[in-house]
Amino acid sequence: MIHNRNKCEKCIDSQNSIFKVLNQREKELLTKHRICTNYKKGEIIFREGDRPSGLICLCEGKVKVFKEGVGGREQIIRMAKPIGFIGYRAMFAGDNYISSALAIEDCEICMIEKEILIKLIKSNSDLALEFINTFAIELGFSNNRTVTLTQKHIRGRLAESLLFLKDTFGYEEDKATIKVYLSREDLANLSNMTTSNAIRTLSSFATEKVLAIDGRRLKILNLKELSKISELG
Amino acid sequence: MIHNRNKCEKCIDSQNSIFKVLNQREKELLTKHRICTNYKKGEIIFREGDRPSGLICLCEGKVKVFKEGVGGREQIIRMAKPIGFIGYRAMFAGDNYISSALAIEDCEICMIEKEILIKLIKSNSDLALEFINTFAIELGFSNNRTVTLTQKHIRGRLAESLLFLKDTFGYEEDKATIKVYLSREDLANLSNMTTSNAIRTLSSFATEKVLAIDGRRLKILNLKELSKISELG
DNA sequence: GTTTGATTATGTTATTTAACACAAATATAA
DNA sequence: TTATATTTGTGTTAAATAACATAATCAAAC
Repeated sequence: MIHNRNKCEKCIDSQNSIFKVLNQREKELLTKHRICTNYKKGEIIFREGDRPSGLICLCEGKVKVFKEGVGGREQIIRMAKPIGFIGYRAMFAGDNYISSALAIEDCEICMIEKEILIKLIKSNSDLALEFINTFAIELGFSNNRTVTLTQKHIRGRLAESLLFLKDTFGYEEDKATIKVYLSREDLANLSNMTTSNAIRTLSSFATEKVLAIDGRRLKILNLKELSKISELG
Repeated sequence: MIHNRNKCEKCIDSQNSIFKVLNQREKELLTKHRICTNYKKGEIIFREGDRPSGLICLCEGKVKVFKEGVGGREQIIRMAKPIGFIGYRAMFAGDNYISSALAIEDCEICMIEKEILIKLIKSNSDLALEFINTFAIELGFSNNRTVTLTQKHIRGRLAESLLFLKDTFGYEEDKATIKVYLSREDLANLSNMTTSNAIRTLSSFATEKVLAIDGRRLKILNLKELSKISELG
């Protein structure tokens, strides 16, 4: 964790940013009250139980957000990419974090003071509605996940996770390789299965020519079939 | 579904209502733009895929919110009691419903026009923050549920559901009987298990003197033990 | 460059839970 | 009431998946 003097621009200024609804003066206020930090791959950004000290915006890198369940078993709740928020639920609920966040690539984050954020939400109703919309979408995602992870069988769960990763992070230039490189263990923790079963199921997808596997590079060879496996459960 | 002329009072005026932050003029606007409806036990309030036409406030009765999963298998996502909202996620996300709602008791609901609600949120930032807070809490609940339902074993899942029902609906006057009467099938669908297994596990809780069962009346005899079963998974 | 630890891979066994079958009890309707 | 459907209860079997064991491969540290 290293504080950074070259502050990121896009968190606040990008067209994809939720803050696009702010005027110049409001954006400047935001810019003044943030701290930018760098995290190395593998570093923890926050831990379950920690107290949120502000809104965390991910400017660069990729993050996994996970919960420790029964017997320390990890369940990945969410994957974050730039530009996006992490840990915002706890901040808005006034809770401590109920999940942990870990940089799966080198990351750059901005932390925005809670008081300033609340002040801006109070003064700009469009920003409030943007946050409401963000929550509504993530809650829908979470509800879907609950049903998927509990009802689909292993193949369906893994297939769905792969499609989710593809939708979230997109493809490499070859338009087939998923643009994120997770360990088999992370894939398992995303899909609610043991590492062994993730490995086995990946192999069978490769045998069936649905995927091509090269270490952690996963290339989708047959998207239609992968979707079918995901849908059938 | 019967429209009701005696409009409910508490949805808007109660101290538990999210609308407590509104002033009198704002409350009147809300009161003018709502439709109150009665539903009989067993009636569907909305279905997965329907288009939300406003914010639904539950004034009276109890509702289960559920999703149809693989092979039509039902997963109960949420239980609602007065005063509370149902289907608000879809409305705020601008989506169609991704879950269905069914009255498990006779119910009275108010429907508030979306345009009026958005107008109020825009003009009253406290209301906006209240909705943000509501979402943040429900998202936390949903994330917890995902981990619970995937990782805990049958006994742990059922024990947790019973504790959840007790926390949500409270006790009868005997301070032990859970104040909601669900079928074994609903208990199963809440806890991600088959009906047979819900029945069997309930019986074993009764044998262990953790519960006393009288039809659908479930009396908690040993709360500490039930919590332990829930925690151990 | 070697050692050490982590990750990936694969086979076997044990456990959990669903699926199925059917009976009894209860609620609902004719 | 009697008939019919629904819910509850219980036993048996089958399927899915975790747990465990062990080896091979790969990456990182010394």
